[in-house]
Amino acid sequence: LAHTCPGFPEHVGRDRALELLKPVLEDKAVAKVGQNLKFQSIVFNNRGIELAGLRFDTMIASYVINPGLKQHDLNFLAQHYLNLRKTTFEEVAGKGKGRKCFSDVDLEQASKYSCEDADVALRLMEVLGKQLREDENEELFYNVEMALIPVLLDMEITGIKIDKPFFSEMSETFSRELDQIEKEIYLEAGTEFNINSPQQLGTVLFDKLQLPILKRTSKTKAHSTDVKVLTKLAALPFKIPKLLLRYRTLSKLKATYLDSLVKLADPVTGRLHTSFNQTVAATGRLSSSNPNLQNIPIRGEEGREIRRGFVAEDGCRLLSADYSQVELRIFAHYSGDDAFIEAFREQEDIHTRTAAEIMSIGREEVTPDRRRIAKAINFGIIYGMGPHKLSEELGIDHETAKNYISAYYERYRGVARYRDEVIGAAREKGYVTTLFNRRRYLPDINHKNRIIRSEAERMAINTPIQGTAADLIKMAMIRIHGRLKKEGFRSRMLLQVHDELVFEVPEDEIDTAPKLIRSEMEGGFQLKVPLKVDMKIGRNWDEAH
DNA sequence: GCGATCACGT
DNA sequence: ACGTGATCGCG
Repeated sequence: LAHTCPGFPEHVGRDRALELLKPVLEDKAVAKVGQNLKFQSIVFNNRGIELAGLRFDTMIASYVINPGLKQHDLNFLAQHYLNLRKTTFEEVAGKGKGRKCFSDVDLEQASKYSCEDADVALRLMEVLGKQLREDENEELFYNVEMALIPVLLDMEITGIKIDKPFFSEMSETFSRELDQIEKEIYLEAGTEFNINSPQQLGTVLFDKLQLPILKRTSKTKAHSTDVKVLTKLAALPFKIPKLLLRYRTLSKLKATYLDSLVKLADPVTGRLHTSFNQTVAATGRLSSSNPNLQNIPIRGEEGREIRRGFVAEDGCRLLSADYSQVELRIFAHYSGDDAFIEAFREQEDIHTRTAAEIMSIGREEVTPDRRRIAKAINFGIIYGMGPHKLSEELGIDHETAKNYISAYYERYRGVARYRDEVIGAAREKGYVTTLFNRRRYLPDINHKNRIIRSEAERMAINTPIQGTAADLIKMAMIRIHGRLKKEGFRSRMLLQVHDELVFEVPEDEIDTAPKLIRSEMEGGFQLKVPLKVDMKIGRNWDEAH
């Protein structure tokens, strides 16, 4: 339809065609079936059309059926489910430098390609739809994943505002300090080299300066120079490890956040528009890219400073609402463990309680350091961590870590039961599920290699927990989005960061919107333990968090 | 273009 | 446990 170059036959033309199609595209009674409908919606949105009646997205159906697959593109799905080899985009448009714009592709080829796309998607619906029914995943597919598409679309289109001058100035400040550190590093090293190259850095540290090699990298067995190694080396009488740590922090923040976010922000509105991907994470979580707004720094002075650059529009505030310890609460629910459940019902500090339980001490004897250990163990257990990893994590010896873990399973009997049950079920069925029946296959659960098998077991323990948390927040997002719209709020959902939602709230809705948000987040589903949401409002994301 | 390393988040 | 991205250095 956009083919305009000379030589193409006369046709109705894009604008006229869209004008004719608009009523159908915007009619929610006309069901739309296709591949990656959020993307299609964005394309139409750019032409002032609001695609409605999203019924069946083949990409998302494939993801619900098997979220562990690496690919959900149409060519793969055609091959996998229909045993059909579809024309690839490359075949019609070429690749690399010679790649044509689709509107320059030969008209005959272009229309055939487009029709094939539509036809394959429709045929896939039959097969995928049947599978969804068989797996009892229709509820999850239609009422969660499909319903989430317009929510994510709105979030992406809205975007979040950043303070560009703030980031640019901060970047300048970082540059000056980096130059300074760079000089000092060269002085200490007695040579100039590329500090950003782990390989060159390794040569300087371990060959030239003869620092001890504490770790080798997993693939190539090169000398590791990561934070942990550098931190240990910082205890030695050399200045260079500390300088490198500082250099790493600053250059990471500058390159990954300050500079790239400024480049990606809309030149007119100053807003950043991420893509929320619904078919990437094997557990059911969302992911975010271009830019990834789910890994904005929060720890460290400079890291937090970056959050101050995420701001609310004039006359608005940012509101952050995050689930307090959702994963541990879901874990408590699954375990059915009385002590665990009681801790949450009584609103106790869960890490303090855990410390008291596994160290057999009174709660008043729990020091900050003991609490820190218990916290790491709580996290370790939901990741299915073994004593090896845990001892490494905490810097304690293997034996002590082992004792803590057995004490944990001893004290929280329900947790041990959950672990055995979920691994047993995975071995038998080949997959695990979340509370809402989201499935993840674990083909290696019966593998003969112990290391590979253990990894699958950790996934079996973690996926129902992480995945249920993902299900819960997705359902809350759908309800909140629906209510904000229906009840005429101007507050808008901007971001989801796994257990946190960020909103932009007009000043006159500060008294009303948070109540709605809290009630939908906390009250959507009753677990054996209450769900708790912490909320804060501020002019920027740091203040709101 | 791609694997490896490193570092940021939940 | 689950992600994304910058950079390097090889092919």
